[in-house]
Amino acid sequence: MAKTGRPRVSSRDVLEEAATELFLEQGYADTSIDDIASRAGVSRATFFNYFPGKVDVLLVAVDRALDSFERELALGVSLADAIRAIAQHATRSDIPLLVNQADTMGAAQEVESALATRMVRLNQIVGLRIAEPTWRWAIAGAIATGATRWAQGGSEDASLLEGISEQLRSLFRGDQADLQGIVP
Amino acid sequence: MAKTGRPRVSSRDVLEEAATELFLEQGYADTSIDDIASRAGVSRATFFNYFPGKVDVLLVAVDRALDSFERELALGVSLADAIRAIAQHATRSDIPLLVNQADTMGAAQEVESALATRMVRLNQIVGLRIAEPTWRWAIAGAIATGATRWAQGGSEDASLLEGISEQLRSLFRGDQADLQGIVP
DNA sequence: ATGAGAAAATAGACTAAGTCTAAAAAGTAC
DNA sequence: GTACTTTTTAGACTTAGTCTATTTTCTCAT
Repeated sequence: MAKTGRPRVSSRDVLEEAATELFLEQGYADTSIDDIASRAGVSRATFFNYFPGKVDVLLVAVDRALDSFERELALGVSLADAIRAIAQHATRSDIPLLVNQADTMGAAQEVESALATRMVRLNQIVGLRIAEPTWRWAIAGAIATGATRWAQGGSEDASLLEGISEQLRSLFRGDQADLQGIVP
Repeated sequence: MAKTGRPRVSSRDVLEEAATELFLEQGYADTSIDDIASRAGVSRATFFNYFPGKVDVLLVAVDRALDSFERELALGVSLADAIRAIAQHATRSDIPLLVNQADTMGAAQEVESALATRMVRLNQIVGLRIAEPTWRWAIAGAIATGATRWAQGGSEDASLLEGISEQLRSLFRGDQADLQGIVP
């Protein structure tokens, strides 16, 4: 990108890989940023040049998807098309560490909190198209649920797009009949 | 509670009050736990006897409501009745600092993140009654939206219960017509 | 009263996250 | 070689949060 200046000696990928290894070896909590940086052969300060914090290393794929989702919607793409775009772009190999082994790493607490902020962000992004706040949450929930199931499901054949669509369709079926009684 | 042992010299309330004052005076980020403890006339260690962290001071009311909501549902109360219970128990004076002045305090970032984890917890609690994950988010969103509007609204006449009910009803009206096109 | 026990407060050390500033390193353009 | 640009780095600093051990202050039983 930059044609002048000192060339990058490291990259997000190197740091991400080093961090992932260490998280699996020692657990998330027992891995310090110093550990990650030194395994990546880089100084601690450099880590912060690439990631705002430790937990964000685990969420690069999620953040990329959210960024791209927001960009599409800001460009005027319809909600359905924006969902199609991120679903087609998502690779299964992006996700597995986070979803499959977050608890293996003993990262339940921190990662859950970080994921919560992403859920809220997803909700805000959906708000670019859906004005009604309650429907906003419903649709954000459908997307998140579909994506989570897709990521967790070992079956390769189920597509992410289909997973999300299925959740969305369940919002528009007669399921509501069961729920009428909950309005106080 | 304890009939023996050293009596408490402090309380959550004292710490909460001291923290609130300081947050308003200096902003959230510029207030350290040391500051809070010393204004409350108590040691830093004592602060951690009462609160797990700085941000939790702002969320006592929210956490109390969530605890009580979860307790009701665990006891077998219906969703509608549990909502009624927390809505009747909630006092407007519990909330205002957080919702009205969080940005005044420059706490946008941290508080938003903390609120995100509460939203996820609310979703989990709703899951005690609602199996379908997408509907779970929808209902949690309705509750959160209703509560937020109630807390922000200056009008005293609008009840919390009515605010939540209104959001829930909007889930079951014909609004879906506009949304059918979003399923990809 | 007095000593035993229980709960709360505290002192203080410790690890690690995240911020910040200034300087060194390593390239390109000319 | 000099100027300029960008990345990397060193390292100091503040604060959060954890942990252990100690001290305070109460109640109760004898």
